Amino acid sequence: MKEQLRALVGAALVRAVADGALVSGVLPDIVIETPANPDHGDFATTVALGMARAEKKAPRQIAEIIIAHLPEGELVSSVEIAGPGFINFRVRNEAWRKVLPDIVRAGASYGRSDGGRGRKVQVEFVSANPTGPLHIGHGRGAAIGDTICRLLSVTGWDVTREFYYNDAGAQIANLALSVQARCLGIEAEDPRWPADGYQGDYIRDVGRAYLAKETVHADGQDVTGTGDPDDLEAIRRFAVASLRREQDQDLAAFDVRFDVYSLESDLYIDGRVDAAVKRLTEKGHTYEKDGALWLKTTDFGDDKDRVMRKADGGYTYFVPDVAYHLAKWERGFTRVINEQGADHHSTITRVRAGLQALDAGIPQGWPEYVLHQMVTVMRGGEEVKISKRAGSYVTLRDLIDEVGRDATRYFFVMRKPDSQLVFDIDLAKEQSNDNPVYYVQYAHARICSILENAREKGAVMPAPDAAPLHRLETAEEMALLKYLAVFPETVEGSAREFEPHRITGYLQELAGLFHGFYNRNRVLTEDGELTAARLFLLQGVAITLKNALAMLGISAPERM
RNA sequence: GCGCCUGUAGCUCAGCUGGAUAGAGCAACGGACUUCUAAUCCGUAGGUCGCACGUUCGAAUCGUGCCAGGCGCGCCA
Repeated sequence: MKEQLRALVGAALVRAVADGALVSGVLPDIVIETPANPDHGDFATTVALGMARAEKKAPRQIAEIIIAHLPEGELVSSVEIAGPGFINFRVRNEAWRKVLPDIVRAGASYGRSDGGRGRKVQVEFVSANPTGPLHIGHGRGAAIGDTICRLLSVTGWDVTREFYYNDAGAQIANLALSVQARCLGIEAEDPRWPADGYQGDYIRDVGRAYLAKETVHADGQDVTGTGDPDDLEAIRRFAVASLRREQDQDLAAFDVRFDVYSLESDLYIDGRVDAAVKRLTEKGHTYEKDGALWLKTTDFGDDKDRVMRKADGGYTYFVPDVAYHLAKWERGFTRVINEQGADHHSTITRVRAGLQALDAGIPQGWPEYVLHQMVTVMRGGEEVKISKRAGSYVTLRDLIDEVGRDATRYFFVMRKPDSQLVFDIDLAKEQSNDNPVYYVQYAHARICSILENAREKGAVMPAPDAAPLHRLETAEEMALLKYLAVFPETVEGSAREFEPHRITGYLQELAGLFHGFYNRNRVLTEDGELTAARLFLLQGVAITLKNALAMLGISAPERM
């Protein structure tokens, strides 16, 4: 709709220049916007305001010229000049009604578009270390990352979902020591307890299972505990497998799936880490100091250089990260998006600096990042404190079990990633109109219920070509039609900016318009034609609600 | 001290990348169920958009400087 108007205004400008009414020869970008105030029409443009200077004319005068040169058409019903020089358009109701058959014909694919044109994109998200269960922060990352994948997919991208396991660093050694300590019956208060050991109950559980020689299945492999508390390597393998299985189950319960799991340990085994270091050194971006090998990240915008290889010979964490991202690039992903917690934002500069220093033809802004801010959990009006080391924190699993998958996902994506999120457990659990998830799902269920009643009464859903669209004319009906029409561009914007919350906002607005319609317009009436028209409209609303919910990985119940 | 994020109604947050009188939900107050699901709807009230300059026809939005909060600033990951 906006595109059609843009073309119309563009044609008017060209014609005005052709007959000499406009002289500057400067053709501005034509921005068509939707006024906040419906009294200002369906669409508005400010081109006349922008051209005032170059044309040396009053904006309102330019607006007159543009209007005088607008081509005739069936789209626009009225045009007027307002305020300092806005041009306001009103679109014919017939034009709005035409979106409805399109929606019904498109069905599950309404809202899809093809901006991605089948190009490959890889999205890495969650990437939790296998040292504990997934917590609420990972949950936000999982919900945002998964939704971004879905949004990219419906806008035409070929998406690969990837999870990276840091299974090779000091944290894993720490995990193994912690489990070993539990196996040996050492308590956290004991002086023999490992420094910075993980104290959560889950460590105790893993130790118990290891001693009981249980078998865990993770990543397509079985790992069996040997029961030997002195075999640290066996404990490590068992512990990592246990926690990976745990995380896999949590993610499955959240309906989040990955195409590829990458292991940090594999990067060492494959020699990719050494190769990356060698290449960085050959390119002359490193130097030795204080017994360590440094990367000159300051050449690439960092505020200080960073150690790559420690004096003890081990690599710092960002080195395998660089090797990993080089591998992503070599796998052919010219577009990569990393979804992470904002507490790790300092890695961005380092990883990008390392990639630039490799001189591998990787663009400067690659990879892209989506960072989400912290989550605070409220229960009973009080903040639930999180302490990972002490093991007292709300896990993703607890949350899903308590408030349900749909509500959990909805709440996690309801705010833009840049904003800190307050997760109110009591509110998320509430089955009332306070809870936005139920509000939206209820709208869908309500429509399904009406359609069901219609079938029982023998009312017939018209075919898209035969719907009596002209019977849709009340204010509520027109508002719904106009808002349905805007869904595809909402999806595109949401995908482009990595802002899933635009979809929840759209859903709430659409559900609100529907509920408002419902309370003032009866669908099943004695007037067969009117009934058919309204049934057809509701079908379009239900399709759009369901598609939008699907983009968030949330169900659209037919009964509540 | 430096970097990133945030600051909009009592609370939680939108604000479509510079437009018209700044919006929604909740909370408060007042209404609507013999009608397709009241898990709903309608109305009222609520604001120096953190503060100050600047950019211009026009700023919640862009720039600079302050103020406040969060997160980072390891030879931890």
